[in-house]
Amino acid sequence: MEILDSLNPEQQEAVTKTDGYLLVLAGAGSGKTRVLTYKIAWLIEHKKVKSWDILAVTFTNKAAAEMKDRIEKLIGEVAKQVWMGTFHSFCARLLRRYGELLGYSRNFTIYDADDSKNLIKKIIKDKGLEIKIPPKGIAGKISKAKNNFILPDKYPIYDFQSNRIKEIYKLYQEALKSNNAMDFDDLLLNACKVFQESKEALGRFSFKYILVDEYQDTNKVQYELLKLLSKKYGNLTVVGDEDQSIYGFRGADIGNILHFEKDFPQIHIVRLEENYRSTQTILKAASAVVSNNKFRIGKELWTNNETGNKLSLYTARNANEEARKVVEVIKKYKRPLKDFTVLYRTNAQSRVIEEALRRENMPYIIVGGIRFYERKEIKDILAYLRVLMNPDDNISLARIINTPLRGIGPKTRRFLEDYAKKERVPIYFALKKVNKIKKIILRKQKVLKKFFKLMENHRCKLGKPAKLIENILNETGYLDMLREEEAIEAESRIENLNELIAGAGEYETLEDFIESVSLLTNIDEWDETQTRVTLMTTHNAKGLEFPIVFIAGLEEGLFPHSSSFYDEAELEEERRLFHVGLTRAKERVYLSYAQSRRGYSFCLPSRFIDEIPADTLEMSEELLPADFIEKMHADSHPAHRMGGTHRFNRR
DNA sequence: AGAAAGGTGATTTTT
DNA sequence: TCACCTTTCT
Repeated sequence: MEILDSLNPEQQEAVTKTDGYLLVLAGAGSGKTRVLTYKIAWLIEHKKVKSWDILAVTFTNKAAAEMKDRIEKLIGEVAKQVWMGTFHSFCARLLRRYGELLGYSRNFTIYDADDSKNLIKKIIKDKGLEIKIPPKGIAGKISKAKNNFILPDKYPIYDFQSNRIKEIYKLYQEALKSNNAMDFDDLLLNACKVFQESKEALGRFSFKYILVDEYQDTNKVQYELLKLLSKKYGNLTVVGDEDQSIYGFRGADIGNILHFEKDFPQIHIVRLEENYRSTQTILKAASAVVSNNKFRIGKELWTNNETGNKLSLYTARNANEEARKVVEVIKKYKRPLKDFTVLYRTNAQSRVIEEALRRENMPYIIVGGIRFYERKEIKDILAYLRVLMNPDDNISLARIINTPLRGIGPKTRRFLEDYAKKERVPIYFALKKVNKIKKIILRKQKVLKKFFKLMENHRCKLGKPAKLIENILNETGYLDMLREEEAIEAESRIENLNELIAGAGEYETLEDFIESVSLLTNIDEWDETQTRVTLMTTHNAKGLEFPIVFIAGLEEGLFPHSSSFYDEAELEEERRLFHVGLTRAKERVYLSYAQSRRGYSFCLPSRFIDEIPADTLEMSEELLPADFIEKMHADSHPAHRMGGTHRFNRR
């Protein structure tokens, strides 16, 4: 069969072993995407499986689209009917259909982190609760609980704080429901609930063959979903690499891959250990680093690629100098800019690098950070759309009721809310009854009525999303508001809105548009045909490859991040993250750290640098004299971001 | 009562 | 750099 010809024996085994439970341990650059695409092609072409009987779950929408594309090239149009997407998009589709079983209507809104935060804030304020943890932190704790299948009633209480969180968690879930909204975690959790409660739903979504990419980053709920979905036919292929598990903070459970053998009967395991991406040197360095981890299955990656150059390490005096050095090296190469990526641990680091690139007129693109759809003006307009689709969505309504300014301040809103609560209607419908709310003066009533009428006009006849956005921008005065602003940023906001309209043009219905916008991932917006230097966090780089990779900010406390110092498991995750960074590179790796950064001086180089074998690493020419470094270490007060891990072991 | 202006503190990673 | 809070102005 020609499909198999271009695959190595292990890859062939992973492709042709179609029945039963299969775990493919695929090291970085070992061609796992290739295996998945070919496997789906093999199923359809050779095993005559109907394409709609196959479900493939990927980590990003982009990965799904690409895979679909590649399968189509292999076997043609039939590939179009394979169910492909992220866990979240799959669950959303299921819940549009079966959410009613849980008391949701099909037009429910998907809340992002910002919406969740606002909702929690509102709950705390309304109830006058006292709690020291900021809303974002509470959202994090609730999310963690959800990812571990802990419902509000089961939330453990061990002190005053946790008791409060439990209370807020409960109220939060109730509020979500009355807003007809789900957060990201609910999508997974509720999908599970649907399957547990409805045989019909489970039957309809039990695929004959299920394939999962990036399995090491699944959480308990996703794991449970897979168990439910694969039960009927028992054909499940998961592909993953425990050394690339980097999403523990959002509930990803590395145990899912470490214990896969125990949990699924008669499991078959295939290891892909040949790396097709990197040089021998890069691979050696990366393997040595990650071998310091205890929580791993362990594998030996090897490659037939050439030895290649050593990794370089550059010591900068500060973040600016580090950024300048990065740009200088890129310039020296005289290669297409798309060959380069600069990786960092935190989004905040991008700024200095951006500035340095801009100074040299070098075009760049940032993946992640403040995302397009998270910008204020975009979220405002989306809030209009969401209220039109789902009038129960009070959080979105709160966003727009006085944007642009209509003179509806906190007081008036309070009255509206009180009425809505008393009459048990959504706030949106309280707008219809403003004349019944005596507390609101006549002049304000008029304004509210006007706003309501405007919304209702659109709600009755929802046209195509692009046109709808245009109308809203004009009729609400949002565009005028921006035009009147003197600030330069108003102009870029208008540009962004035009971009939004252009983006919406690709969708026929408002539902489709909102859904895909809500479930977009960072990397989905990245276009690899672009011609610029790519800047992103190491997290976002997963699954990508570049000829030349820079990893900046390799300081103790930053990478590894100080928050991981006290927890061995978290420290190992940082190490895996670094390993992911290294293995993105095909040809060359440049590492750097700064001795001082945003108010911190005497930063120590990352311990991960020490873990790179000496014969694969060289110091960049501008290294400071050794005695200077020694003195610096002796003088330093490591307490600031060292978390007590005193280390003076530099050569 | 609502808007604008001014000051302050905090910044891990993300579906 | 930005989001959030307080103070001051209309």
